[in-house]
Amino acid sequence: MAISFTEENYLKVIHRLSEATQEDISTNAVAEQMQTKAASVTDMLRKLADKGWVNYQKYQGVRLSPTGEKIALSIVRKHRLWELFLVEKMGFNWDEVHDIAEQLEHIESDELVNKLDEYLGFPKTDPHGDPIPNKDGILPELAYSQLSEIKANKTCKLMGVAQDSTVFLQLLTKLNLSLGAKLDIQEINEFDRSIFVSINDAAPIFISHEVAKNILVKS
Amino acid sequence: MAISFTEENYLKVIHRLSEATQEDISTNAVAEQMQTKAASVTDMLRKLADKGWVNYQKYQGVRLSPTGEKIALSIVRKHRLWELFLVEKMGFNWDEVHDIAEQLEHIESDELVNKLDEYLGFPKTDPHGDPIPNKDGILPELAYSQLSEIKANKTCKLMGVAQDSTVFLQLLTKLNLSLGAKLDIQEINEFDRSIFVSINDAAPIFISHEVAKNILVKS
DNA sequence: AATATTTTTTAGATTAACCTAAAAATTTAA
DNA sequence: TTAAATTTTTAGGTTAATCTAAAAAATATT
Ligand SMILES: [Mn+2]
Ligand SMILES: [Mn+2]
Ligand SMILES: [Mn+2]
Ligand SMILES: [Mn+2]
Repeated sequence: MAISFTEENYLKVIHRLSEATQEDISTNAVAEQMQTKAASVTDMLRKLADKGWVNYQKYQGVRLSPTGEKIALSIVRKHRLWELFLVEKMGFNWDEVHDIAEQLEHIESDELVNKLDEYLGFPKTDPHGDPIPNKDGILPELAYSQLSEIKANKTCKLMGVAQDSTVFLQLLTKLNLSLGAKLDIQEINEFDRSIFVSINDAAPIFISHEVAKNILVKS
Repeated sequence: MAISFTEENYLKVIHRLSEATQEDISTNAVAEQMQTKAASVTDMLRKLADKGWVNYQKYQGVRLSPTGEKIALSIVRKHRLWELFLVEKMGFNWDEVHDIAEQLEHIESDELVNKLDEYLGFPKTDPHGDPIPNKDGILPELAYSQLSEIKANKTCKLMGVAQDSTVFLQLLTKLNLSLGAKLDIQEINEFDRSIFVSINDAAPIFISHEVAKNILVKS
């Protein structure tokens, strides 16, 4: 069954929201992510349900069906492979690739995706540390913690970010934070939950709780 | 001004048709190339004229404006660079890349296109021998002849094809014809204008006039 | 339990791109 | 130079995706 870019984007958004919770996803939550109105979402959810890609009953929220999940994962796979391609092969910075990958993720060719995968050496993660689903849609489970959850005096390693936005990634770059950075937490300030941390053994600096929540680390 | 995929495809088609003639392009010619109806073309031509991308007066046919020409060339540039990328870097055959490039040509990022160009070593031609417009939209002029125009007992070299269709390219591959092949024309048959030709010094074979018209050669 | 608030859906329009059928203009042929 | 054939445009609809405003349902508060 033919699928439009818009439908693909809805499935991707429902997928992303579903990763954070077991509950059904609300119309409003989808509307916010899609940057559209709740009324438009209602229309689309009915359509997606008709096509068998979501389970939806009015006023009850929405979930992906197994088919919908498969489609969503294939889009995520393409997005992340293209992002890595742009960084590894085309020399972009990690803060420049998300918007281009938003376009490339809709290119339709299984053969191309699999060749791209091979060309990149069957990578496990994208430039932001996010796991890349394999050919069969299986996501390598990476158990990372938010930097904001780590206790004082612990050491950890930056493994990923919870956000791809340019402003956030550029801030990290400014702070000399990139994938693989070693983080020594000196102190956590009770007042604003900001963290005093040494990056790659440099002189320690302050990082806000808001930023720390979006940094994923491995102990 | 925002441009849709459909509008881009119309400009590309008008550009292609304009390469073959000085005359204004007819509504019907555009309709045939776009695989749509003349009535739809009329609608779109008025819209493209409003946007300043074509010069169009009803019943008089259409031509690209300078701006329209620039847009068309940038799409052709992207199409051909992506085709080369698919062949050179991803290991596709020359008969497999056109349809994927039809999608990739609409990806919007000047930076990406220029990096792709650099990554491929600023190539002059695509996998079918078609010239690639440079950053400034300048097309290297390649003066090739159709194989059907070459006289008997002449030798020439296959430099390009006038068609990207899978069926045609697969036929050439079957005939052991690819870019750079050496062609010795033994004889031209008056009856059907078929050509008896030796490819890379192998035993000569017959090639139809229809095929020969779509093969571009240099003496 | 009744009322107020919030969320979600329905109703009715709009826009881009397309369609068919009919009318108008242009071109070709008698 | 009229008539016939062809090409092109107009008229009137359709579909996908969106919107605003209003109605309905669900949830929260008194
Ligand atoms: Mn991204
Ligand atoms: Mn990413
Ligand atoms: Mn092509
Ligand atoms: Mn080509």
